[in-house]
Amino acid sequence: MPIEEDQARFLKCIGEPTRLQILKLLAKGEKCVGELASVLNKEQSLVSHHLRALKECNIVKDEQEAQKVYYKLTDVRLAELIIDSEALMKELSLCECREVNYGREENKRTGEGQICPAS
Amino acid sequence: MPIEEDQARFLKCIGEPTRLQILKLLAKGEKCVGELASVLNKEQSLVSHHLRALKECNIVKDEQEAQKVYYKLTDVRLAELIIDSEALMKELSLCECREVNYGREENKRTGEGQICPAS
DNA sequence: TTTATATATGAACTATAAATCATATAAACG
DNA sequence: CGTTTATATGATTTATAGTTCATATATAAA
Repeated sequence: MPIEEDQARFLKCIGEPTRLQILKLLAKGEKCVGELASVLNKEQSLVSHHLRALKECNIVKDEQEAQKVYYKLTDVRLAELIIDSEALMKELSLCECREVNYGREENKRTGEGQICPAS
Repeated sequence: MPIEEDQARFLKCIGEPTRLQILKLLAKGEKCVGELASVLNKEQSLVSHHLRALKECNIVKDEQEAQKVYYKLTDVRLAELIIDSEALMKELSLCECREVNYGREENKRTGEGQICPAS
């Protein structure tokens, strides 16, 4: 079962609350680690770890600029997948399941990485 | 972060190799526990546990018929989501990521639950 | 070249989830 | 009824993943 393992790793990587939050922020445009940590009110270290996980799955890519490192989605369709899955989940009441056992603000730059309109 | 938690739970539930295999089989049509276990060559108990996890997330639903219990997807779009995510993963080479730290055969019955054509 | 700022990393701890095993339940059949 | 067949369940073990903390690296600025 080679394909399912890879696919599962991919879906599992997206399927974590903090990483989903990061991805939704990045869907609005690229952001640096500090911004993400600040917006999410989480430790820089934690955000960095999650970004590494996302990067190792090729879900995000990074670009260093001075001391800062900017992250963005590798593909627009990743944002679409996230949006679609959220819509489907809501419609199917999947949100009621039980435990089993969106540009960079201060500096819009080139607008690169912008996928979803800033709300 | 209420929404991301639910969404993550949903995606995480799909993002497990054996459950993905089960879902792909169910996308071809409903099946009972024994069939799934046999086709996947996994213990009945394990398959049952995974089916429960999927059921608790409203991803599959079950229907008892005599001693057997048949499972099927709750919605066609779940199959589409799985197919789409697989296509995206392949295209983006997401399958190369590293670890971070489809109808019932012997008895087609009503054809209900049939989503993908039997290959 | 010292200091401040931004990010990454690794180890230790904790939490969660998967697999396994034994057994319970439940329907059908002799 | 006792037995077979099909599935579910619970407890235990084992594996994986998330969090935290301390610290390393690296760029920029004083």
